[in-house]
Amino acid sequence: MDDLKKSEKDTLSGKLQNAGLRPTRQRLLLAKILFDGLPKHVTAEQVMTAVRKRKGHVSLATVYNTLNQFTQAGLMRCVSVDQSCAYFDTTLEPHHHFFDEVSGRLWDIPEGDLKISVPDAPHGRGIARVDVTVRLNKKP
Amino acid sequence: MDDLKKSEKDTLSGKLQNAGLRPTRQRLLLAKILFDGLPKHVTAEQVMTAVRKRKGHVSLATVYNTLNQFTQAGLMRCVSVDQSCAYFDTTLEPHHHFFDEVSGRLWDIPEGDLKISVPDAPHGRGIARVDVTVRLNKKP
DNA sequence: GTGTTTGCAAAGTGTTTGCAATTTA
DNA sequence: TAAATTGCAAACACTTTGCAAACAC
Repeated sequence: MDDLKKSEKDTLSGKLQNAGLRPTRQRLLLAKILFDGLPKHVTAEQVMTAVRKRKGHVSLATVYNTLNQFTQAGLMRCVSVDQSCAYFDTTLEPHHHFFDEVSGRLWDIPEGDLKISVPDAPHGRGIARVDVTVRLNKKP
Repeated sequence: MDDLKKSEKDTLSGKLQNAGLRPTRQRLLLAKILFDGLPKHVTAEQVMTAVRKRKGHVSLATVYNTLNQFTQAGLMRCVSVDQSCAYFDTTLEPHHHFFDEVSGRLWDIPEGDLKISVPDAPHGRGIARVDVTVRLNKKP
């Protein structure tokens, strides 16, 4: 828990300040776009588009910097899906991975060490595959 | 220009031919490096390093092309871990994703629709988080 | 005021591509 | 010989950075 006043917690300004970020015009606009209560998955370019739609202006570099700052501050997180695949894996059988955030190393989780049951694919779609990555950091 | 043992060459040759790929010098060398029976997770640059270590030569562009061809041919697969995170996600609570390979869209899997149990972190490491991506394609 | 943040353009990264030369079947 | 493959360098998309001007406190 924290000992901040309600108003501080409830405004975007307060949210930024809580995170140690000055509530600048740009950050407030981005926060308004991002934290409207609905879950979002956005790319930097999509954020730019949203900014333009509101007739605002934030430079692309600032969008990138701000998204990274928000992420670092724990206000959001990031998901890597594909783009150009960073790691090529010689094992074909379905299997999952440990990823060591410290060393950048990736290795297999032994078969049977992980159990998962996934929902059905939406209508008209099939499951291509299921990727599980257990991300490791230094022991807390 | 033959630095591969005959038996290896024949096996790898066949593997490439089965996949509809001509067994060229470059592909054979890369196949030898990649398919030695041990599971591997490599980046293009690591493959380049392995090539140099064997005093071979394959251009970087060919390494990329070949890795993509091998992947496309089903000889290997690729795993995306991070790099610069492509999607920023405003939801902080642990949750997982559907990723539609057709549209490139990403959305949340409703809480409770997915069950997973993961192994303990290796000694000295903690679990930072678990990422599950259910990748969708066109219905088969 | 003082330290922080922004915007711009330039630099950087990792990957793909166009095309002539080479190699394979 | 015809078609596939390679290497190079240039193009590429996306992201980060350096620094002067603008801003928040």
